[in-house]
Amino acid sequence: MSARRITISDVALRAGVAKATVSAVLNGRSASARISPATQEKVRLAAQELDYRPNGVARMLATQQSRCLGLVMQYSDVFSSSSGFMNEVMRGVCEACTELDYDLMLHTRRPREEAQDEAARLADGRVDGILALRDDTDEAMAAVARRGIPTVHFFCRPRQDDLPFVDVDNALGAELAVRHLAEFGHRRIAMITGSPRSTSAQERQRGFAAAMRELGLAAPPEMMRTSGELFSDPQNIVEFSQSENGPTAWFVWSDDDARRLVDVMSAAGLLAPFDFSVVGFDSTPTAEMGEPPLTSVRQPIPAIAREAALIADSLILGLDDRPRQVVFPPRLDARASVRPPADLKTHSKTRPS
Amino acid sequence: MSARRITISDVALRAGVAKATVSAVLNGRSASARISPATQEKVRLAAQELDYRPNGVARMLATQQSRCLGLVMQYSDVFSSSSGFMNEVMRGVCEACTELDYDLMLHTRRPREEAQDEAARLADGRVDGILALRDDTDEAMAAVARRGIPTVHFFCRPRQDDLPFVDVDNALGAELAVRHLAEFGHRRIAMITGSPRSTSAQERQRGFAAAMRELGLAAPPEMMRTSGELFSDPQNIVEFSQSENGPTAWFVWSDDDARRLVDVMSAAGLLAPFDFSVVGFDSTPTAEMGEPPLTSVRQPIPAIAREAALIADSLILGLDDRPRQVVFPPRLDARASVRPPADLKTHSKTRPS
DNA sequence: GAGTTTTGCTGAAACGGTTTTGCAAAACCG
DNA sequence: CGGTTTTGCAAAACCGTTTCAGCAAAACTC
Repeated sequence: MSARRITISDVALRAGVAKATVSAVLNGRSASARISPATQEKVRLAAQELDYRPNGVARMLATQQSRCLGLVMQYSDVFSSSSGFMNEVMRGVCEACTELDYDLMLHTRRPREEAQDEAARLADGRVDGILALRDDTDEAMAAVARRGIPTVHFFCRPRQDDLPFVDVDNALGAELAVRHLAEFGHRRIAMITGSPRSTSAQERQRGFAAAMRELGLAAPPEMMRTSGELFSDPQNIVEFSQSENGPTAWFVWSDDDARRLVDVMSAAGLLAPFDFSVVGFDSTPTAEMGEPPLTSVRQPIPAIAREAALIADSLILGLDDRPRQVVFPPRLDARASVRPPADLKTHSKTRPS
Repeated sequence: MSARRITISDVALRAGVAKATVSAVLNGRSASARISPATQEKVRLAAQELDYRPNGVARMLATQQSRCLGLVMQYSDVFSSSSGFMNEVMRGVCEACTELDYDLMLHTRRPREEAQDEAARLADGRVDGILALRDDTDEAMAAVARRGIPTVHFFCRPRQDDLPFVDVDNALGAELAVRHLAEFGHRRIAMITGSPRSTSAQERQRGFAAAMRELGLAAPPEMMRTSGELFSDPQNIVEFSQSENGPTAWFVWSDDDARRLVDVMSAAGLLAPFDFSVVGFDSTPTAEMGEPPLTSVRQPIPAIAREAALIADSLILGLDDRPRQVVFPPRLDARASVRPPADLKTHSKTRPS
């Protein structure tokens, strides 16, 4: 059907010059390669007449670079949540790629794929660098690193402490949340945390525990639950919340989970912020939507993503122009989901019927 | 720093065989190429000892395929909206890619980039097929099509009527919205539509006009405004809404815009659904969040994205196993943003103070 | 046991670019 | 005008795979 693709040889033939000459002219190296204006014109004309477009793959092979960044995500279902987190991540990454003139390639671990195989797919020359959005450096990323592909983790502080990464100060974020709740008079605060494998979750736990300690508040283990555990049996949450020394406030892993908490409690007749307070994490635009607007620890998602891309670019170029590890400060966005605690049995007067 | 990459030649050398043999063994063609078990073992051992991973770019060049799909988006700011639309799109596309074993490459028009150049970047061999999320087929896509790259438009019905596409029945969607509002007694219904260039917007306008006509309702031109025009001056909306024959209900381009409408009106003291009704479009999870939960025309975004990927795959394989043009039916998700009209001056009794 | 077929592999030619080297011819030098 | 330098381009090597054609040796055939 469609004719054979036009190659550089066709152009060379038509212009009556060598391939090298065509390459030099079309890539703006005519000066250093000393091509006469007349020849340049011949080449350009031939290229235009044939509507020649260089084959990107061949060029990648020859130049050993792709001007493409790989975005590696934990699972293929990262977009299943509608919390807006990934939306912001994509925004930051895409903007940075446009700015730095990279294309972007998405990667997810295939179902039942070996880490080694995934690493092979990643490090096979199709991307110059990798932005890793993983809970932690796993086998695959380690294998990739061994192959020397510039890799920047973001939203994750790798355990191996010399790897480039960009993240928010998770511990401080947790501390902000706890102090905010404590200022409102809460003393029994529960934390719903993320995957135990996530270093970010671990840091937030550390920050949470530290803040509680400093404030002289008790933080027994049962006050710290993982999101997965808790939401697998929603009734559990309600019972826990209404138990003897149940929490009056919650610090939750994400806005998404915070919203789920609100929903679950609401189904049991418990209304935020009147019957319990809640602080989320991320503070994407979706935090403001819904009832109540969520008080949330804000992390500058697009900025983090952008910084990660900048570091990757710097690594690829072999520059030494910027720090390889960046931690952004979080901020508390106070909205309407936190109030002073009230006895769960006697509702606050301002509570709507 | 890191040693030279291991190539197939290294493996061949170590195993004492030819490159062709290594290639055959490692790609499971040992049967057809008749490689003896002993030789196979030698090759595998050598490959493992050297931790050999084939170079994907070289393979792409040799096989003339990439097992990669390109996702082409209108602008680089597609992720700036938090409506959840792109989130759902990405979900559908990613799942389909995982299912079909493609990688995914993101493309956006660079600022000030010529359509021709963008097309060149797209059609340079790095992707086997293209999923186009554009308002309409533009210069760039036309140029790409000319080069014979399998391309499927989605969320867009191209003007040129033989191009593959997947979309929702936009006209029907508009009709559903109008009929729903009419059932509640609304007679003056305004439409906030999308970009004039968008074929989807045009179809919805057509469906809107047709439905109004069938119901014997007037749909003068001033009742149809574009989102851009209207939100550039929010005061405009409020005045229009309160004017003599202003609308009692709105059918809006997206949930995102619907939410903005609610916000703008709310700032002027007008509360949905009491002072006006509104029907959005998309009905992503974010439609349920916020006050009031939005009645919205649902389009099955992940399914549309998946279908587009399936068609692209079919085109790439040169199969003839499925229709090239698919239109999904929309559905109306009735929520709380529609009520019977009330005179704007005397508020409904059930309206909260 | 000569002729045919099958087996098991090798060598070389793609794929489509970039980059390095080399070499005439032209220009410059004194 | 002989020697050096510069100019302008061509030829070839290279990037790392796949694939096709070919070719000995082994195995069958009668």
